[in-house]
Amino acid sequence: MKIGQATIKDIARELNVSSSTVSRALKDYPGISDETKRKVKEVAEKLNYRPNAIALSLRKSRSFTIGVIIPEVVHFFFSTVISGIEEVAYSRGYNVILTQTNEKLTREKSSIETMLSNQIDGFLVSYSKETTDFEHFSKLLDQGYPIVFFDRVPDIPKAINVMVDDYQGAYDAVTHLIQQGYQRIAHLAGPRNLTISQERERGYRDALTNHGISIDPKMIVECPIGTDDESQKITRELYEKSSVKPDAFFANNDMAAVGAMLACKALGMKVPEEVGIVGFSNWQFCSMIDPSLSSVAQPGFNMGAKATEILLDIIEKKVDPEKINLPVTLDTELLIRKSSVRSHS
Amino acid sequence: MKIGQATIKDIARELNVSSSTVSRALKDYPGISDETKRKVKEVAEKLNYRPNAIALSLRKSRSFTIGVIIPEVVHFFFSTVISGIEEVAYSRGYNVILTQTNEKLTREKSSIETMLSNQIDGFLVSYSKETTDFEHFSKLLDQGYPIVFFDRVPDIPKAINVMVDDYQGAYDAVTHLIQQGYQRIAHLAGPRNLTISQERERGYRDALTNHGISIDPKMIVECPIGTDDESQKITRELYEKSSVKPDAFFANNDMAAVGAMLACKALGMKVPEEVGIVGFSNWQFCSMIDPSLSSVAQPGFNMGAKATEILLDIIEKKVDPEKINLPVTLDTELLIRKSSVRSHS
DNA sequence: AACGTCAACGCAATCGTTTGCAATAAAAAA
DNA sequence: TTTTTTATTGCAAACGATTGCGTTGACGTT
Repeated sequence: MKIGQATIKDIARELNVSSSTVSRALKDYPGISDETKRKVKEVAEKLNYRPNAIALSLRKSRSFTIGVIIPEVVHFFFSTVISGIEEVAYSRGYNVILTQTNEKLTREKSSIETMLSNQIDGFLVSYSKETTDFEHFSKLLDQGYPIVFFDRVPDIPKAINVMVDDYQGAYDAVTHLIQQGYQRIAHLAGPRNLTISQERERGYRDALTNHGISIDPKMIVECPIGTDDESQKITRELYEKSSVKPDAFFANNDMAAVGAMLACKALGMKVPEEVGIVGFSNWQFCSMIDPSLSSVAQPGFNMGAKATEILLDIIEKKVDPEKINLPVTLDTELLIRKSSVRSHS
Repeated sequence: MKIGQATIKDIARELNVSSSTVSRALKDYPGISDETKRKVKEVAEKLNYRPNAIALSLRKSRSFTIGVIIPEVVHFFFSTVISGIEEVAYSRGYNVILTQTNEKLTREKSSIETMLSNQIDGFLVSYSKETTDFEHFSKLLDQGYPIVFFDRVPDIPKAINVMVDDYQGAYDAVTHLIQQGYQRIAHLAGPRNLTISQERERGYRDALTNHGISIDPKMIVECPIGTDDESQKITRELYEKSSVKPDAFFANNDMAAVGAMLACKALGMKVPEEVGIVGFSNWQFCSMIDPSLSSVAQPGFNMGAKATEILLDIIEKKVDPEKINLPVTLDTELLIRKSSVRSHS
């Protein structure tokens, strides 16, 4: 058996025709006799011919591949987004090449470099926590490279951003807590440099204000890392060292929420009777823990799908990037479970 | 600004030399004067030259890209594996192109096709639940394509398999339950066509037998889907319709374990006092649920990393595929949490 | 008989890079 | 001065596919 794939030339040789004829026959071009087409296709089948996508890419300066740059694969939300990306890309005939930055800026940059070398047709990016300067992205945008940002989006010209309505999600969550009768609602905030953290905090603040509750800065604590261990510690300290005694938590993410829940339980407080908790992201485990955790669901799959659709539309020039309504926001959904529902007594 | 990347020809034109000279200068070939090298590199820098990986791939018939085929991205274990794959691939200068099969055989096959078209250097595969015939893989192996299977591995000639020691992991888990004094240990088994399910069941059986406990077929129930809903239903039925009254569960995976736990709680039984539970995979939520779930940890990251290393070694001909000790097994680790530890009364 | 028409196909350039084999010139050896 | 060596560089083919244009021969038309 011959090693290496059969090429158009192999078919041509076998039939004593030129490779141009074979190429055209395979694509059902007019000007090729039906007889020849039949024979070509027959031999192609026999030799198990598969077009060489690399050669095609070179010829067309198009690779039918999009590059995805995300902070971490092992993250429920991001893996959901990837799933959405992969789904749409696959159905439209594109490949997905993936790199994770591990939240490192240098890696973000070098990934972009290799992807550019690989003649990527476009980028799908959620930038790293270290990224505060977006020069490396604006340069690409200026050169006309299609980029769609999702979830973590920059505030730079020409950027196309797809994100969830973090503000509304947070607002809904906090409003729900207020309606359940919780009064002293603390916020476990996320890293301050991320827009999503800022938006969620803004939703928290507005919900309180609009319901006539004043904002206590001591009730807002940052959880930069985002692990449950961290927020456990922070929650404990809040009760032990501070004068504030929250009766509810709205957390920037589910991990932090779980940490708060564990800490409260350890301190002998009952959830949801004494302390209400709402998280953000709706990770899988939300429904599995006890009490089940209320959370703001982010449509990760849809976000990946939507971002990919926009990107491919731009790549294929089906839409004018200038004419897209920006930013594209997707609705969140507040999933109310046990951790935030007081039995009406 | 010129659209499109600068090529070697652009550099050549600028300096009035041939493209061969530029190519050699950039690679520090001998036989090029230092003066020329300097100038070439200078212009390359100025034009922001980036080698065209596609052209290189065509020339060398090597794409420096590996294809990963997995059932689902949104799966803690698999996303961990991907992370390991990506890490090693990146550090060795390879790209990762990713597709998920969504457990569909047709999609598995078509993914292979597109990857072959893209001149992938090698495959990393965990096959779908629908896959029972491995002809499409053996054909590739016969043609000399490098493939490394992980987690879900086939029993076919020439296959290189990387997996966790499922047997030992299951054996350890069940032994632990026995030592905790549980007597009637049920097994929530996985899909029968997967080797991993078979191995885990074998570990379960041997652990019982070796500790003098006879095996009751009614204690072994299959959970083909693997959701917590499914196993909740199955668990309930086990208590209600069957004569067996398990006092412990060893589940094929964590989702099933959680289902069993929820069902038991709903039936008013105390975990771990009355029912002990051990899962498999050590998903993130294990430590977050109440009671925390004991589980057999699979080294997902290591598995991805190891599989990738082997694959790249084969691709780069650093090792002879025939000479690898097979199968490559990675040790599991039993993480004992609250769900399986009886307070010694 | 001379010309035009048209179907069917081949030639050769192209995409960007690498590389074996000349080719050229200058420097060294005879 | 002539020949040989050496240092630099260029030519051109190759990787696989596409495509504008030219070629060929069989027809039909006047």
